[in-house]
Amino acid sequence: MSTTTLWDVSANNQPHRGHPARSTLADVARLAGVSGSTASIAFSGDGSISAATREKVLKAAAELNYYGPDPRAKSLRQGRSGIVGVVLEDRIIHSFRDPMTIAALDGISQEIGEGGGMLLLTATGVGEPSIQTAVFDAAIFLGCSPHLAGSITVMRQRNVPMVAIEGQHFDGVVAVDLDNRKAAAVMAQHVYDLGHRLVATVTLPLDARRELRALTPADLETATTAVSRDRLEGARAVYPSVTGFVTSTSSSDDGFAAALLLLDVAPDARPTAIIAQSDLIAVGVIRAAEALGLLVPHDVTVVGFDGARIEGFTHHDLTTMVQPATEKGRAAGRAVTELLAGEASPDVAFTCRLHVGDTAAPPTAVAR
Amino acid sequence: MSTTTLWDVSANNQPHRGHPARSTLADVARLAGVSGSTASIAFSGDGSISAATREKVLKAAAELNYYGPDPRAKSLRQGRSGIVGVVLEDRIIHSFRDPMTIAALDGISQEIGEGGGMLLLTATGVGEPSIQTAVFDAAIFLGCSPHLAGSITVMRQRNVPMVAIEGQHFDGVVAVDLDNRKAAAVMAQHVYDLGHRLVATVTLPLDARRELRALTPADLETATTAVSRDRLEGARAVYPSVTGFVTSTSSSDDGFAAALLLLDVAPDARPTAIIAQSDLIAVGVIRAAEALGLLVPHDVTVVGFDGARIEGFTHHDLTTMVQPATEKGRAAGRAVTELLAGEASPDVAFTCRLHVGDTAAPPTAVAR
DNA sequence: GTAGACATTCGAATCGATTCGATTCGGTAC
DNA sequence: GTACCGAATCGAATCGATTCGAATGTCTAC
Repeated sequence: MSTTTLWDVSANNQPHRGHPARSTLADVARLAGVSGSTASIAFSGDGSISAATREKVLKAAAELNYYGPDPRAKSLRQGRSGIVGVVLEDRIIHSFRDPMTIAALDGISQEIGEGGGMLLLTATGVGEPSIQTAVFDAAIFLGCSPHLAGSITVMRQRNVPMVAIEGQHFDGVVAVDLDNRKAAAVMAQHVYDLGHRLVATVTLPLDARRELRALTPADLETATTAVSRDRLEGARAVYPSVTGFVTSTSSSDDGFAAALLLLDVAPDARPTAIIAQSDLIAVGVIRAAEALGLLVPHDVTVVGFDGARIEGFTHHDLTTMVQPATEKGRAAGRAVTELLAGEASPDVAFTCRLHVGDTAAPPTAVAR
Repeated sequence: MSTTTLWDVSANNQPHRGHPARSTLADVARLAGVSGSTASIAFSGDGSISAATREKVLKAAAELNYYGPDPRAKSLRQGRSGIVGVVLEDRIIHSFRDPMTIAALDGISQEIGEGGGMLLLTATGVGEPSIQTAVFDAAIFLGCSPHLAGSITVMRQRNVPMVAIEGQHFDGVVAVDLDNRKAAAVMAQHVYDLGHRLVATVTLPLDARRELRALTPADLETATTAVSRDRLEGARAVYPSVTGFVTSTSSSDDGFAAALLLLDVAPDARPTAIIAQSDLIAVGVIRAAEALGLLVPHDVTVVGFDGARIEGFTHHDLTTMVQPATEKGRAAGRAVTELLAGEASPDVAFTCRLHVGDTAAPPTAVAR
């Protein structure tokens, strides 16, 4: 029935495979001549115990090569494993390549790790069933789509606290939000105010399809990825009919490819500004522009989103919306901590800040 | 006693906090009118059961909002949690910034994730105790130092299979190695063969200290990070007295800073080649050279290590030793899978390949 | 001398499932 | 009609600890 042969339990059934039989707390207690409860206290430290007894227990433990309670049993009894699940939308490698995800993960690990918690990474999609079999105390969804509805039901039933960073809002899931829509509108307005009228956009993936393709009007309807949809809506608030491309992932390669298609056209059809939905994409766009012999911002204005510090991109100061990415992660981590402590935790909303760099300028009057 | 108040269990003791009491498999069995064992089979699927009975159980489960067995209890009984611990040397954020670590993680997750396993990230250091309380079936050490000896003892006693990628060799820990020493020597020889006699190196961190500093002869003795030590030894095999700088982390910023110190000197004291221990560092070195008005490779040869594809570094083709980073991760993942299946798994050794790019050339005869 | 307070220690129940050996039962073969 | 077989189901033990209430022992106070 189960397709996951890798974790087949049968291999585990052999009583002992050459190794000396593992000793348990009960063995230790027996050797030390105390009850199991006392031995437990000797290790956990909560409950009163005389120094002599503890000594005796620890000595017995050393003798039996017993190094402390089995985490599995402990977690069953206590209902706590110290593990926080982080659910990523993408395949793990994609997430790792996105500086914003990394920053959020870092923020999470700062808060969680400090308290001795650990991070369990999971991705939705192929391995989705695993999320239901996972031993974790709380879950953080990182930019996840509605796919999750089922899993969320399960976790809710298990009383597993949940936090969603920039995802769809679900009942009983603490939201850590970013004002993507508004920020994208602010940025678009900035470009508009500079005088640009013919602009294009390069968006992040809008749904599960992972391929670079032209943005179609239908995309807004069918979009499942909240972040990209919101940013696109923000841009459309200023440029209602903006078109462009949808990337397969937030990368400068995709930005490069998209920009080649957008910019390698007759000068009077060429957009005077490109609004990229991420800094990584923006960098690719700039690189493509320069490869085509265009100057940024003289010939084309390029703006990004995120405020990522991009390794190796130093000759420009990108105009972008700076978001508090690490802070988002920390907020999620704190929320989890609070929820696990039995406290309520309010939703949090973060805002972006416009950073005016040197990649946006008024359009140059060409033959138009 | 325990300092980890965050995961305090007390908050969990409240019987039910507004939520309806969680139902268990026993409740389901009772409602369905079957025994617990039968109900278990209805979910797990191994064991024979009539379709009618299964149906009855699933219906009862639905009625009680029971969504499947509690992973904690399951893992206790089966002795398997489906979790593979990945132990990182550094703070998590540092690891995330290193493309080689990311690649290895990706490789691991490819192999592990495919079988339904999950990745639990931990770092040594502050949270070290946690490694002993962690619920995992196997552990992968990613470039870890001898700090771990204690933890390894514990895991060994628990029969937790272990794999170390490029770490110190421990008994009973499968090694996935890279020929760092030899590859570094090959690279140094390449530089030597080009005619360079005055060279400097910029190394990765050699021990727990995380600061940019001058490389001293004592460093080789006290080095605890195997990778950096091996690469340094490789370079010394060709240039026995090579000096230079030790970075705080693999980053182009540190490479930049180190290179400024190395290159901003009188031309006849300036090294004609710089051997960087990572591509990230090499990129920083090249950037610094160019900032000083030096041409690469005309004025200074720069070589790296790793074969990382660096975002935004396109105007040069770095001469470097290419390592199969993702493949290392996959090998580790496979090893874990085999070990968990009860099979033996041999050590694996990977080799690097010299990639000759355009950043290394014979030295130009200056006034020397 | 005895009651009460306090610190230790113990026994047994519990966490929530899985699993193994035994049992039941309908059906087939002779 | 009896013997036997396989499929379905059940009961009870088990995984390895934690925890709570009860029992024991010690010391102080009056």
